[in-house]
Amino acid sequence: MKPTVHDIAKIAGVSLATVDRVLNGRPGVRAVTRGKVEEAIASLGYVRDLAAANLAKSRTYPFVFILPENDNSFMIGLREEVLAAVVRSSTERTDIRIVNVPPFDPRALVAALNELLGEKPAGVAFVAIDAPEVREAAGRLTGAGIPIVTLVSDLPDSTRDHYAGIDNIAAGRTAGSLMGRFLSAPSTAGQMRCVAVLAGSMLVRDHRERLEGFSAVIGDAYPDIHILPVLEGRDDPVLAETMIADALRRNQDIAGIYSLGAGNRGLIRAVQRAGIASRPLVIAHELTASTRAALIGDVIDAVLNQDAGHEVRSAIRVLKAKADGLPVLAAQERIRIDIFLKDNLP
Amino acid sequence: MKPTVHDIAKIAGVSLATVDRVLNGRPGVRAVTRGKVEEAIASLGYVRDLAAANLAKSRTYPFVFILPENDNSFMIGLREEVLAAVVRSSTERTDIRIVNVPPFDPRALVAALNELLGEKPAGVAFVAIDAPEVREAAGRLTGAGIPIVTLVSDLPDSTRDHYAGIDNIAAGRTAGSLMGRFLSAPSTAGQMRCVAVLAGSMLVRDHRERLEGFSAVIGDAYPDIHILPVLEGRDDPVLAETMIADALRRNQDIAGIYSLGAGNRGLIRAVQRAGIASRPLVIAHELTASTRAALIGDVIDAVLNQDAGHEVRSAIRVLKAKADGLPVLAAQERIRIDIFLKDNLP
DNA sequence: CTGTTAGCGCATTCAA
DNA sequence: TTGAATGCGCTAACAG
Repeated sequence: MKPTVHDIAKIAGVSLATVDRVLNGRPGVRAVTRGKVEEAIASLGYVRDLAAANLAKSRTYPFVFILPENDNSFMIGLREEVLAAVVRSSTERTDIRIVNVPPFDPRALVAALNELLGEKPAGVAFVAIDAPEVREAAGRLTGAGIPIVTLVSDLPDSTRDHYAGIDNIAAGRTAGSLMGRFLSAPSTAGQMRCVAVLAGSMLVRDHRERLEGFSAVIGDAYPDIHILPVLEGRDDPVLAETMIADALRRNQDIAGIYSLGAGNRGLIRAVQRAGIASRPLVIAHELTASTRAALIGDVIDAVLNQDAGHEVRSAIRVLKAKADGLPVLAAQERIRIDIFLKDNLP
Repeated sequence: MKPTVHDIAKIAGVSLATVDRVLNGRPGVRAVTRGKVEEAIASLGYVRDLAAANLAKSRTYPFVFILPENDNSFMIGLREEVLAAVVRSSTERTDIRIVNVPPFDPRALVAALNELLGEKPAGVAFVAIDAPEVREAAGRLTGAGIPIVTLVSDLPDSTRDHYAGIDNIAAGRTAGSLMGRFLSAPSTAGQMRCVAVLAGSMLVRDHRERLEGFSAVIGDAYPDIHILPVLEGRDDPVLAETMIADALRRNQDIAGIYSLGAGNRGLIRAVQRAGIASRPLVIAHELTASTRAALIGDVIDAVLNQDAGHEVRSAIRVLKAKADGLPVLAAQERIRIDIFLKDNLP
């Protein structure tokens, strides 16, 4: 039989209430009594039954997810995953609230974060924007004992407890390797090939990091590939379409396109309509309805993906663990860089 | 406030015990009373608190994992993950026991399965062998109301409740696509390239399926690639090494190797020692210490992987859900085909 | 400072 | 066929 608080109380010769006090680090216990209790706890190898404790406290975990009001498929999918978690709330003892903020707006994010300082939720998850004032706001929250995890986009050098997202530099490197190998040198060597890069904005950290990884690999391992100046499509399908269409028109020998942001609907349309003899090799991010269709329809060659469902579930598990001061299963919480070809689509 | 059994009892005008009886489908309740209670349950939208129920029952989930005594790295890793779950048992209310069986031995597996018929665990997970007698044994277990999930290797057309593993046909197709693209046609077209396939045994379903997927893609999309007769290395590093070494010696123009089973240590040694000007392209399965090193050391080009930790945790979650008659979160339980290049190594 | 007591939501004897 | 009472392991008033 697993030892219980009663066993501790018996062995230490104290009451349940006292045991509870030392277990939960509450004041009002003499050092000696505390010692006796702790000794009993150690000797018994006691581990508290979290379920029972939560039942007694009728505890729920009030969590807040701050999401940007972005209308690209990935963000919509992410939001849906959070909503799915809201549905599961009753069985998971969570109480999840979504706070919306305008996208790419550090001040709005900071305001939302500050707001929570008074509310004191059991944890906060948010899509970070890499700015000093956000870092400070995050610091205030953790300073107030509120666990925070960054979602999808990280906030390095901050006090965040955890990052639920992929390693974007590695993602960029992976894209670079795939691009390099798929474009493997024709025997007519010495000839440079051009690759276009479509990003949302170089102000966003994920995009910068992906480009960094991509460029590094291409530069190191595939010197015969030339990366054209980055096109910033602001994650907007319409803008992306015109930019890619323009690029393909101006530069007939574009051999590949790496789309490291959103707005892929536009990219796909542009490639389809370009009417080039051999279409360029396309690698994009995030598996959505349109990238999936493009993969199947041979318009995109590979899609790198982060599993939004995994990210949300992971964020919740981590926030719970942090709220309870429990350790986290690192392997379970690692967000993979999924590589999808048309052959291994889920 | 979430409705509780007390609320139901009050509204239905009966006692807690009666509510409990109808909630758990136990006999000894008149049809009319049962009706009243069910009405109250529905009207309140009651959902039982599993944690509280388990506390009251001091319930644990006795699960059995049947694992083959295989000494390849993957199986060793799988076993370690089960052991890690055993460690977590106390906090997860599980009580996991490992049963060992000799590998590739249907009769031993059947015997182990039959054994459990008397023990009546709350669930069984096992690495299936695709044989009629195993199917029958599985049928007896599910017939006795014991949930079962197959692990790593499936048992199609059986009564198993769930399969915690990858789609091996898709894995083979993915390998085929990567092979085809990485080996993309040199401009000196019309020239056939040869690819060797190293398997463990064609008697094992996973291996057959991987080969099937691989061959299908190569045949359809890369007609200039010729697949050499399959080498069966019995998942044995030593045997694998001599077979690959032989093949490379006999057939100087082997452009690629697909290793769809285990024993990759041998394969790696053979490739390293072959001393060929340009080494063949190598795609292997399962990320282990040796394949990881080979990936980093540019001896292997890509590794397809199934996450053993995920498989084990998923199996446990599913068994719990089935034991409680609860639904499963399909997206969470889907085991991915991970593709690792040296760039996205975890 | 410490102990007693009454629940949290549910399951389960034992009586009636 | 039904109900009252007790307890699972833990927490939290409220007394002392």
